[in-house]
Amino acid sequence: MSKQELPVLQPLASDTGSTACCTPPTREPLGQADAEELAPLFKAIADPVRLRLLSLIACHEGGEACVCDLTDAFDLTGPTISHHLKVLRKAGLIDCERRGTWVYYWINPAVLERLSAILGPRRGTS
Amino acid sequence: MSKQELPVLQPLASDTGSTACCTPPTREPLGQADAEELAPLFKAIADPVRLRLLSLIACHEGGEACVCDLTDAFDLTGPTISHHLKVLRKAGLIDCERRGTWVYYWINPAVLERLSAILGPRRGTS
DNA sequence: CGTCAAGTTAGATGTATGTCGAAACAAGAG
DNA sequence: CTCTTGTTTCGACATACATCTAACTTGACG
Repeated sequence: MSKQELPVLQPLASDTGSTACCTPPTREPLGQADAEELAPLFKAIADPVRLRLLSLIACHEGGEACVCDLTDAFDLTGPTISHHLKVLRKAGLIDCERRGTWVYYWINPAVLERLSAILGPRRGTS
Repeated sequence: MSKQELPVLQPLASDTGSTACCTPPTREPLGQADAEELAPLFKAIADPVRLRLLSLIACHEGGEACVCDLTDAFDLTGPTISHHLKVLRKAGLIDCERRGTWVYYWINPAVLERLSAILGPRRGTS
């Protein structure tokens, strides 16, 4: 795992006074290992269909939605929707459970919050 | 442009009581236009090299770094780094300016904060 | 001017990814 | 058991992307 969960993509507010090349870093930047672990997560949400899928699930009552809800919202075939859901699931962004006839999906808020924290300044650390 | 800047990917805390298919949404989910506008932004950061580039720039003193700093941090050729920087620049995530011999890059915090806000709960709206 | 160094752009290539239809596969309902 | 609903798998295809080499642009310095 990564040893830091800081907004390493947000600059620290500091004066702009450097005029020379190769100024030193003020914080430890994202390591290669961390970057290669994070990139697939962002890649999972870097798709219009998957963004909408996440949003549709999150905006549903109870925070979960069944696949029929999701499929109807797109002009895509069932298998394609299923593929995108699988991508999101493999990334850990969503989970699912079969309940009777239908399969329900819900958001994993922790993962999304982690990505959010890395991108921007967090006003609280849970 | 998008008319909402809410954490539409985070579920509202609510009871899980739905047992029927096709429950209604509790909020307006991300529209297709918004999703197609956001996806390229996430795609821009969905790469290990670009994530590290952003981090390297953000962590540098003064919030800016010159290309030589960045190139040295990778086992990639100059043109490849330049290509990734261009992707980030086209997405509006960074800006650059030539200052004498070197070109300096800095983060555009607003765009990153916007993405952060969409992914997770924001503790402040400014 | 002429030359050197720093970056960018252009072109080419191999790989990865999104999309899809058809078919196979669960899981309940009657 | 049989039918219905819905999901997953499997190839196949087109597109997009990361990366390289080579050539070009721009500014600094004699």
